[in-house]
Amino acid sequence: MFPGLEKLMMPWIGKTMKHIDLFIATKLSEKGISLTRQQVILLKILFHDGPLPQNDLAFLTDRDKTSLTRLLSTMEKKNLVARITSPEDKRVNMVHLTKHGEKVVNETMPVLFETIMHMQEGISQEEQDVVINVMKKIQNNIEKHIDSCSNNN
Amino acid sequence: MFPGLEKLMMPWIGKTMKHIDLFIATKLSEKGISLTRQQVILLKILFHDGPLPQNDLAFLTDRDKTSLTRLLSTMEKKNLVARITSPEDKRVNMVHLTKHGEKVVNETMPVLFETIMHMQEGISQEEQDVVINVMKKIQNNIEKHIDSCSNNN
DNA sequence: TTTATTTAGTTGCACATGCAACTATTTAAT
DNA sequence: ATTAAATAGTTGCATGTGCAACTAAATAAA
Repeated sequence: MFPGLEKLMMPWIGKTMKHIDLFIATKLSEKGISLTRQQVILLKILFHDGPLPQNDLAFLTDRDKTSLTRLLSTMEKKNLVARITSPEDKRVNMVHLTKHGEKVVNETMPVLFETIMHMQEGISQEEQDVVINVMKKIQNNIEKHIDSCSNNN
Repeated sequence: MFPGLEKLMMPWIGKTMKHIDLFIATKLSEKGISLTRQQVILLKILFHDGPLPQNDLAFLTDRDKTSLTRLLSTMEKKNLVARITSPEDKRVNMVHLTKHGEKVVNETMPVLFETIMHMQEGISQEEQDVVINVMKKIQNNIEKHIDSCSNNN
């Protein structure tokens, strides 16, 4: 009746992403680090690009501001980051990496890269480039379609 | 200090997957269908392979049994599926597609495939094959590593 | 200057996910 | 036959995600 979804990319991408998230969390946990992939990415951005408003963090991590609010809340509980209201604009929260957060980043990154290397074993640079390229194309197609729809309404 | 995550596949895959989920939910919603990608996959399996135990569904969709329990609960609320205790083994719930569930599958699949085609525009079969292949490799690497670790402990 | 609008962030609601611990049932072991 | 172990599902708890509606603050418009 319906053609198979099995031959399509999407199911594979979805499944793989779930495994990646779990694998990263597990490998970090083995080293006594309790972080998710999402938290690691945020920590890394803060480490490199200093204190940033939540808005910018949401944009940089391609996340709804709502998600970012809650992601930050869990990280604040763990004392990884701190929200400091900007004096210039009291609406803005500048997000800082705490001392503890910095320490955790330094512990985390080597483990993260080791983990990523494990996952990439036997995958050539050409293959990786194709994957990245296809991902970009999919995102472009989605954006294009959303734009054309909103123009018609 | 740390090499960039930007040149890696993972961030792209994660971001894209999020967009795919949202896009599918949105396109279905435009046609008055309120389903997530995860629910669609489950419906399709039930449509093709008839009533199945929750355990089998969890395996087929590569999901923890916990997730499946809750996924089913939301779908049962919408009257898409029904749990029927197996007479042979009272521990087992056979999951059935309801009449309404069948109707929804038939409405959903054309929209889903149209949506998938939109997302795949300009992506060659070779590129898709590479993506699927890389996903499989990543999963294999992860499994391999998990196995080798549990052997060492 | 007072009002209207925009912007940053939070909260309620709904959904998805996994681990650990639990119940109920079935099967294996003694 | 009674006990022990395995199995199917559910629930508590923690995490991540987005939309709509909200508060508070800053800026634009009247």
